[in-house]
Amino acid sequence: MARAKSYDREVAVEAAMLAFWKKGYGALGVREIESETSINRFALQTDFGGKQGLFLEALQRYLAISDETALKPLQSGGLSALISFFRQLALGEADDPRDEGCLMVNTVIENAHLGIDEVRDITTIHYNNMQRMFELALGWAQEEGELSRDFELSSAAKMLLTFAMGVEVYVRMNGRVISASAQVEFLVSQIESWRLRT
Amino acid sequence: MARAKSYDREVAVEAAMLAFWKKGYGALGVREIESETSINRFALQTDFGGKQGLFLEALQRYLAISDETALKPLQSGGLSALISFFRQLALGEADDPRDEGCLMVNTVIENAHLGIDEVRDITTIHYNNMQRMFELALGWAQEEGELSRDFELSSAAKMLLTFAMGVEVYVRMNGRVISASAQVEFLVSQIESWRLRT
DNA sequence: TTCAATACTAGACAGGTGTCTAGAATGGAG
DNA sequence: CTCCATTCTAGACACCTGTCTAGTATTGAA
Repeated sequence: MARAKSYDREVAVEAAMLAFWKKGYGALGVREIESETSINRFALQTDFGGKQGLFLEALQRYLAISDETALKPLQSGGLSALISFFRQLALGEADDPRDEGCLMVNTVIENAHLGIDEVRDITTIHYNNMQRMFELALGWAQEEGELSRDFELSSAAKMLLTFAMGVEVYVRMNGRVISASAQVEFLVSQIESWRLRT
Repeated sequence: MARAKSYDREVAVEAAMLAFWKKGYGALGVREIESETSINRFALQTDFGGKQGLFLEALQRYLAISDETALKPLQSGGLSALISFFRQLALGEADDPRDEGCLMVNTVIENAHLGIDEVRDITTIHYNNMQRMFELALGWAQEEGELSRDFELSSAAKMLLTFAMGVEVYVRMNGRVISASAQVEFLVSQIESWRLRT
């Protein structure tokens, strides 16, 4: 009864996510979107509501992926899970050939100028998730007796979140990705110092 | 013998710095530069070498100012100087009505896409300065006996630098500036814990 | 006052932006 | 095969981008 779409929505959004990641929102033109993804300009309007709509969907896809892969492991552990999260952070950046940093950090900075509310909502959700997972992991450690009863979970979680954001800026400082393992290892030694003597 | 320029270079660069700070490099057009600063389009080309040239000069101005106001106090103290630096960081962001974050962090992220070498050089210098000042302050503390002999100055300095970068991202997360004092105070308690018992 | 050197104004310029539109292509129901 | 809802192609659209170029205004020395 009607012509079939020429693209698969899921793979198209994935491709768009990578393209926005690599070039940023403002710098990625719609003609470039056409060539990088299989979405034509007509479908961009009718199916996604234009460039901004596609960006929002790409951001949500990124949020879903990163929460699943990076944050979920934090549920199942205390201090050791936290430590491997940060070691992964330093590692993941160091050997990533694409060196685009974190799409969420890039978007927070770019959208501070743009001021798109829906974008802000997504980045806020992402970092609220992250902070909550840190707090959960620390709480779990506290339950297990790794941390003292009066350990300040919330402030510590915010400090870890802030450090994680900083890593994404640090690694992009010199154009090429530089290793953040020195400061991550220092942080690890700090986390270890929180551990109660048994 | 020749017509006088209609603007003062120093105040013009200062105005340009604020404009780039507020809007970002890509989003600030030359017609906007004309209205925000007193630089006309002709002078922009002949005196600054175009938009990019003006941006470089504005960045260098920012570097000079921030190094002077924020970094210099670190020369004259150990741990307490470090602590007041970070308290200032949290404070300076929280009550700043302009809430543009840090121009250097914004530029690191935006230039990761643009890839302008001269820009990269300036941001690199800024953060090398910052890391060096942290290391100097820590070294000073070590000399004074506040820190143990085997304290890892370099890794700690990198960790502090990374955290400071993260603060600038954190405060811009929600559009409006949000306070980073909780995590800064937690960091302060960490720094205090480095102090040797006397 | 004349003159030449410098600075400014106004607009052209080629190219890019995101969105919209008319006509052609597609594909299954009847 | 016919029909028609849906999708796609190609290009127009108005606007914005950074830079360049004539023509004009301003300046101080001769």
